[in-house]
Amino acid sequence: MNKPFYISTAIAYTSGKPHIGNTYEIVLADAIARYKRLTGYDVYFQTGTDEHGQKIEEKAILKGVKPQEFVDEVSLEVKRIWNSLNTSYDKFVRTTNPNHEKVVQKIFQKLYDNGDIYKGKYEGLYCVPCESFFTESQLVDGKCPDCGREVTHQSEEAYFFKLSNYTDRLIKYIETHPDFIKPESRKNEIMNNFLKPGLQDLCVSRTSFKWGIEVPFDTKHVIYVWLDALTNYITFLGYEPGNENFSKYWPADIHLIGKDILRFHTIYWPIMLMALDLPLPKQIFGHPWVLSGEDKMSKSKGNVMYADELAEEFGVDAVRYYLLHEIPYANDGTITYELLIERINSDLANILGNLVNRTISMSHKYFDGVVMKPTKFEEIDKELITLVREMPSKVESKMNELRVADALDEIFEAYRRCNKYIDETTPWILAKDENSKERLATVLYNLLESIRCATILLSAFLPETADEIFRQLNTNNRYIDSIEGFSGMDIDLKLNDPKPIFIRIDKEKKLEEIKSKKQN
RNA sequence: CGCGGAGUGGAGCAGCUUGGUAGCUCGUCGGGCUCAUAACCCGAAGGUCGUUGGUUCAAAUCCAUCCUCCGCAACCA
Repeated sequence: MNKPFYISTAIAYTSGKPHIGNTYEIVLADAIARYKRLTGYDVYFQTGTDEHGQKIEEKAILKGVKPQEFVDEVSLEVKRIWNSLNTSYDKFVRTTNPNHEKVVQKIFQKLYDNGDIYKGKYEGLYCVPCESFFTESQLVDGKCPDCGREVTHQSEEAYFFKLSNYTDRLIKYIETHPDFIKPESRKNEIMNNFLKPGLQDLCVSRTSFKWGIEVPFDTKHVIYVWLDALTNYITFLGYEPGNENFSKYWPADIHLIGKDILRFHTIYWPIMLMALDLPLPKQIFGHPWVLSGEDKMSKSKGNVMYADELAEEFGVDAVRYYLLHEIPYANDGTITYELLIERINSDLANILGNLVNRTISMSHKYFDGVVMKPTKFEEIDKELITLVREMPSKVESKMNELRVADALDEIFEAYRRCNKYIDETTPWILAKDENSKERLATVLYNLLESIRCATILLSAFLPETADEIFRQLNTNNRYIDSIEGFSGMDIDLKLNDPKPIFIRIDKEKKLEEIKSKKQN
């Protein structure tokens, strides 16, 4: 029985089409999920859309459609984009799912019955025309940030969650579980800014809009986003105490989220779970953002990039590679067309694509594409073979820390070493001498086998590319355990014809092309 | 004095916890090679590691000050 591994992304808010920055999260989660499957885990990978709230209600009205129709469309769009990057989620959830709504109501009721939720008054600065509350810090020049008009003090009846009851328990938990919030800097932020000063109770219902799940015993209130959205992690697992699927996968191994919603996941969510008497997720990882050049992506700046369009233009795995390899672990990263093209050319086309191409070409040229038995090993082979054998454990330790970029780099280290090995062994010279045939066969075997081994691991990150390499190698031996033996390529196997995997891109030309496309 | 992070050769980053001749990828220049996608391999140039001061035999690495940038600052997902 394989060990279960539950990873989730945050559910995307369905107010509009997600850009490449939002898409980063699902790709990152996908790489982790695929890697875990590769290494023998029973993975459950959940993602989806968050579909309630005032903003959506407003957008729907503006568009002249029902909120449900609006979110149906956007949710489909989100799913399409997730799919466009070849992500292997097991379940795509939606908070408008009737069962989810029912369970959320049950949870609300339970918390109310236990005294964790109470009825109180929400006080704040209210803008009448905009029908919304703001905090002091949200105001612009003391006025409504949306319309610029005066705000007034008002109060409204609302339900509150008693966070303060659980603060000490949460602090203790975080202190005794150093891996609970990652990266470290995020943990400090949460502790110092929120937990240590003490928590205010959380407002968990609204009366100012209707598009949400009704409070079961007081239907003029709808349940506010926290309880509705965060609970997706358990409701879609079949949460209720004793459910088999739920007890198999909960607690989650990783909630992967953007750093901007860390607070909700590291304070509100754990406390809700405590109140429900459930174990907390093992780890919450707040990933950085992907910026477009220097700036945050926004429509008004006109610098938004979309994953599906990039994948169309450059290929799915090129985009995946960029996201997985170029975004730093804890700091915000950058994406531009120039940088993307540079990575495609240097890493994917030159190092990887060309290596596979030249190796398979030589096999065809010298041995008719047949894999020959290696019989004549030399000292110089050791370094390559050792590096390949050690690769899985290096990748494993990087992945355990969620250092995905570094893990990928370990794999490319092997491809790089192969290129060097070709120069060291000069197969084209060996080919000229009939007496060197055995040595040549051995060199080519070592290369093919090294490529096979590295590509097994690569499949977690660039699945399509890995498939294509295996197709050209004509092997189905993709088991990670086969790396150790360094003999996974079958003798007498006939390789398929070489075919370039990544074509080099003419940067100037491509940039021109994109520019003119955008103008149309 | 709100909290946290960042400031390292042209670009992107690592190193800082446990001080000891500054490292990686890309780019540039020179050389090699020709199996391969003008790709590959080798070598070189290029940095007073944001500022100022301190601790030390020795600081990118520890301490202090200042400057610049970014995120967070509670109900905006």
